[in-house]
Amino acid sequence: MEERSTIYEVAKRSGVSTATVSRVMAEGKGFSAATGERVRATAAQLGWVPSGPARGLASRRSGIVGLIFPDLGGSGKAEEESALYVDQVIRGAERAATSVGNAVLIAATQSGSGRRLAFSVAGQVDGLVVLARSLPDEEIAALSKIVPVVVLANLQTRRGHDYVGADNRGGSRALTAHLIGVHGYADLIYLAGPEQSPDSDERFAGFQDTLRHAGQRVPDRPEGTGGFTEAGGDQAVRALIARGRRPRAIVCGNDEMALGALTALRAARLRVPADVAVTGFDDISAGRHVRPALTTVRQPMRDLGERSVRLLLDRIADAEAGHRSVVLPTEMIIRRSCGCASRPMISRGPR
Amino acid sequence: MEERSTIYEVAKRSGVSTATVSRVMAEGKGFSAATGERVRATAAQLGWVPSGPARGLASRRSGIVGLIFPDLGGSGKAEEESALYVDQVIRGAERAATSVGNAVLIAATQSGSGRRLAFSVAGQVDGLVVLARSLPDEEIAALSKIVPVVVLANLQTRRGHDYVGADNRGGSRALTAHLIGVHGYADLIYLAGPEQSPDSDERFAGFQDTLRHAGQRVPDRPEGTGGFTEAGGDQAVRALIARGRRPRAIVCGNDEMALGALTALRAARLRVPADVAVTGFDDISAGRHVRPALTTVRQPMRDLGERSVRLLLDRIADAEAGHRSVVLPTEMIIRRSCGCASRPMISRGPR
DNA sequence: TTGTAGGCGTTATCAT
DNA sequence: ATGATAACGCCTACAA
Repeated sequence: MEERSTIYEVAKRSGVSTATVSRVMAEGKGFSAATGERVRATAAQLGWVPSGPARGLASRRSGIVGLIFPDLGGSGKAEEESALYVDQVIRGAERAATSVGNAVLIAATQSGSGRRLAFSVAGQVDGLVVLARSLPDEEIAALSKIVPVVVLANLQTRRGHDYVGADNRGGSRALTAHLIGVHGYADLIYLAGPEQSPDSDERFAGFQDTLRHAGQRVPDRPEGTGGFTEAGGDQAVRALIARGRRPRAIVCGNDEMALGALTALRAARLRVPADVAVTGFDDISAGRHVRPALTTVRQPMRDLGERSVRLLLDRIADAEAGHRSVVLPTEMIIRRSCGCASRPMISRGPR
Repeated sequence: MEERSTIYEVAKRSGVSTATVSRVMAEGKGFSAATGERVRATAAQLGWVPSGPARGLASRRSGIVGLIFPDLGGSGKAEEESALYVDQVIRGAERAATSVGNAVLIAATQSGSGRRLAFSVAGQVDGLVVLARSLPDEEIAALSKIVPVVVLANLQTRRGHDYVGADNRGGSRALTAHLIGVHGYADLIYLAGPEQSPDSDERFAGFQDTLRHAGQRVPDRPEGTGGFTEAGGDQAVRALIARGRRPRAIVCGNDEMALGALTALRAARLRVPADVAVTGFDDISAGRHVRPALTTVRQPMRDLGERSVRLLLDRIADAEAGHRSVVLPTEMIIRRSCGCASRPMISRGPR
């Protein structure tokens, strides 16, 4: 790595002006095939690529979109799993961006220092996708004064922004309806995720919807909390059992907690689904391998990432357009833990 | 989002020069506390953040490191799992970068268009971490003429570059030794991953090492191939059985293939580990939940990401230093699928 | 199809 | 502790 060469050098050696080099590198039109070839050749020979910063400065467009997500927990096992969701979103975002020649800058907000990070990122990108729970609403509002912002999976922050999310409520509704309608269960309980999780809240709302519709007693709060982790689900269910509670079905806010629930129930010598049915949410791969296999709801995590970037790109292209909301459907995946005995089935959620 | 304001505006409103504003935003020294406060306030009020591109241009440092990884497969289930590895690396890289105020730009090379992508990314970052299988060696060489490059998990491309990888060979060696030494198995086979996978090759080499050392017959090629996917492992083992082959133990190149192998063996009414032992590699979460639980080797994927970014940052800071190699240890995780009956145990790999 | 030249918003150097 | 002012490397009208 010598001193990095510049467009001037490439221009000189190619016997053209910098403008022409610029045109060639932009892959636009406005130059003869021969010229293009020649320029590309000397560029390759010199090992030159246009400087992103210089380009960005001159064109007011960096070609980079940012993705901000919460850094769940510190390190260790637990995190690795509950992070699955975010990873898929990242991949989706990457794909959507790359397909149109953009790149993705990722940043996890550690609790606390999130603000600084977010604003430093804001200066480098053309727009931002902000995942739920990564920043408080005020900060998101402040950010959106600086760059275009798409809010992802955070229904509550939806208004005044472009929004992309999954139909958590509908999926939860369908799942609960299956438990009640097909299996005839009564006495279901919902096991919630972390405090401020919009996803968990929505799923609980769907749960309530269906109970109400079925004429069952509707709890106004979840009966337990497992922080979206396997250990949390385990503990919550143990606690439940310890205080003599033994519901017919446990609707877990996500799959990890459901796995934990399975463990706790086994430890208590309760059989699933014969004594207690269990369901999850997300469809992580472990749910397919555990016994009984987990009935759950799948949300299109990768699509969420893709759609949010696309929406963002649209927004960048047209700052004046009205705000848009995209809600992606979820699908119920029936396996054994709900009480079904047949082979796996898939059914689309409502909407 | 009005017209984005500039440093000039902030300077004027704060009654200072742009130089001072710059100093304040760089969080350096050289200004009074009062001035700093005042500048920060007007910046916040104006909703101004320094332009990344302008900054990068002036300082020749974007504060962004790039991570290039292969885009395994198209879409669909299979990919989601084998991608786990990459996701962890991404998280590790993100963490290491963020902790020192840098950001991470990610880019997946689709087969073919990889070159263009990589070079466009190269222009925007201070350095690049290149994962195995994302680019052919020549391109990596070319890239490294443009920006500092750290090669990740690709032993073969190691020379002439900074390198970070895991001790796959040692882990595989330890695992195979366990199978032979503790369980006394003979007639082991190795199930390989994708063609050009350095990881799979290294693991096979470790497998060979131990067989040789134990005086068993040493195959010069893996006896099957499963492309690192669950379906691939399933098929490979079915094929094996179909042609009358029934080894005592199947050492799989990764966990996904091991899961597939389990399925195939069950379908053939062979019991694991009684009839055939099975091992994996990576320690994905599904391996803990499947029955029998998977004996495997864990490689510190997140650490790989962290270390490679740190190495890269060092390299950026000192372009002249000699090349460094970092090999991270792996650890064997003993569960049931190898034939052990006791509770899970962990043992460090060699080195 | 190609060239000329001003400007993009910072940082860094040199003064003060 | 603060200012003035060249770079920084490219893009993009505007011309030719």
